[in-house]
Amino acid sequence: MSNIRHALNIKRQDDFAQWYQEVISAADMAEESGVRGCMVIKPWGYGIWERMQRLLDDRIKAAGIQNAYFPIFIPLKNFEREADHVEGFAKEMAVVTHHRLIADREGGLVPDPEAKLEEPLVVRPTSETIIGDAMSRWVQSWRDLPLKLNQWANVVRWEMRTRMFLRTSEFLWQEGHTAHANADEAREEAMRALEMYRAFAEEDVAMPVIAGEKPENERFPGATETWSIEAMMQDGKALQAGTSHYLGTSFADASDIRYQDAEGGQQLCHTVSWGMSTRMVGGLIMTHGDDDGLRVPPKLAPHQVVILPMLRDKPEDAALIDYCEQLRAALAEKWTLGEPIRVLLDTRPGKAAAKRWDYVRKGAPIIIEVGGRDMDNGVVSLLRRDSLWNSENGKPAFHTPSRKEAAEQIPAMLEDIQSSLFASAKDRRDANITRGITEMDALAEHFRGSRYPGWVEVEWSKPTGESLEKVVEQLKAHKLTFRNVAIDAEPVSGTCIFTGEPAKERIYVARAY
RNA sequence: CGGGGAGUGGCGCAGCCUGGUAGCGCACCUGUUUUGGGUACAGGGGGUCGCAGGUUCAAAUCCUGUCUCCCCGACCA
Repeated sequence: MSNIRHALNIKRQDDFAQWYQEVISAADMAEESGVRGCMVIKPWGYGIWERMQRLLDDRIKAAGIQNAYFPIFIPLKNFEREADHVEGFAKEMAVVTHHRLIADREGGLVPDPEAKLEEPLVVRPTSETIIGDAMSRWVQSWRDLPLKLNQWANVVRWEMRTRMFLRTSEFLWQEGHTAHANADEAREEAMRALEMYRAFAEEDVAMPVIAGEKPENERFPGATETWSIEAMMQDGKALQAGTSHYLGTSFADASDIRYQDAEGGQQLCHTVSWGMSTRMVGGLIMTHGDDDGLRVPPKLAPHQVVILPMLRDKPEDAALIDYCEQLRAALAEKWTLGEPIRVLLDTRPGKAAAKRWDYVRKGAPIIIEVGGRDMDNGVVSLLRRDSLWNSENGKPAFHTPSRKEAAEQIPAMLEDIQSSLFASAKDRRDANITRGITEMDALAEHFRGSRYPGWVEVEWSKPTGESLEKVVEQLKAHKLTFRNVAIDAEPVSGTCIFTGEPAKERIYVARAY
């Protein structure tokens, strides 16, 4: 409704890029650090990341993978071993060359020429090489396999163009690394990781994704095969939200990860790696955010329920706080979505209405305001962040269950918010995938003519090498990219939209982040 | 890294062309009045005008350099 006064000043449809930044600052998630491409993640944003870590880490552990930690610095030589890998990352590497500073003539500090490192260290952009180094020591026999490791860490890639959460020079992630006896087992592991990401994205982040294989030109540097989960943002662009790679034996060869098989022969391991990063937080924003700020799915919300007593700086406040505290305590004992409810009673001084809008912008799933009259009537005033407005009067849609009813209903309500956020994102995604385009001209026209083109699934002949490069160039002319080939895609029936040859598979084409 | 735009109290901006050492709205603090809901009145605090040089009697304003951010492009999770 046009008379709704939204909590943000910028609407998604007016300027999506600016809206994105506005959500980050209005929801108090992160801010600029003054260091190029690096951000300060504030408690609400970091709290969401911690929830992501927790839920994904549980899945990782359940899959029998062990956490470990490897150094942030990688010896340059170590990094040089895999040629494609080097070529892919060399141009965005931070390098450490000195270990000491000395005062210069102007009273500043400069690297001490005397303290130059004999061999420079690179700041890890990813850890295949250094973990491979460890694996080569840890794997001796076929009995040591499979070796399954994961680490939570920060990595640095010197990006040309950065955007908070989506692409920062330093970012936080998890990287899984496994070594296997043969290709089939390794591929299987890569697929397991992919499925783990799909489940995490859809069940925890409430973000529908397409799990599939990346075309050759989009592979991770050094990988034999790369899979991804791809999510559609509210502007119709695609976001790669997690990747899984079958690395063949190239890294094992480079790091000398070998094992002695049952027959006594030496074999190279087949390795796998997979990662999910703070970029997922950006995906969360662009999937669930609205014109009032962020909407956090209950599974990821640092606080799922926020209780705001309407304090008046008077003696009666004590009774009101007590009334609220009883609700808080009752909720804290209940479980939803497999965990105890996370509830915050916010008794800081300040107007409840002002605080309400803070939590609306932050996207707390349920906001409860309690005033003196609520207390007298034994009720509370409850807002669901996923259905904030009363469309008839353009005002916040307060529900007023009794305090007892609220405590009883909230666990199911949180489950409902979790699933309704997923459902609406999925409906939007499905409604914006176009199929049946068979001509390149029509494809170009589809993206040229529409303000919201979404994704197109086309049939193609999966060219490789130079012929693939030609196709990529064609797409680039329209700012389009290949996303992936869904693992559960329908069989093909026609000819390739790019080459005219018989089609081999269906691939998604979209603008992308 | 190329093209464009921008950096002035927490946020959003004006001032810069025509140099004379800062102003507005919101937020914040205090008081009053109120108060079932983002919206009262009055007073008040807070800014080396991104940073470094230069020109000048004098620089937020002019010049040079540099850092950071935003948009587009190339590159990438």
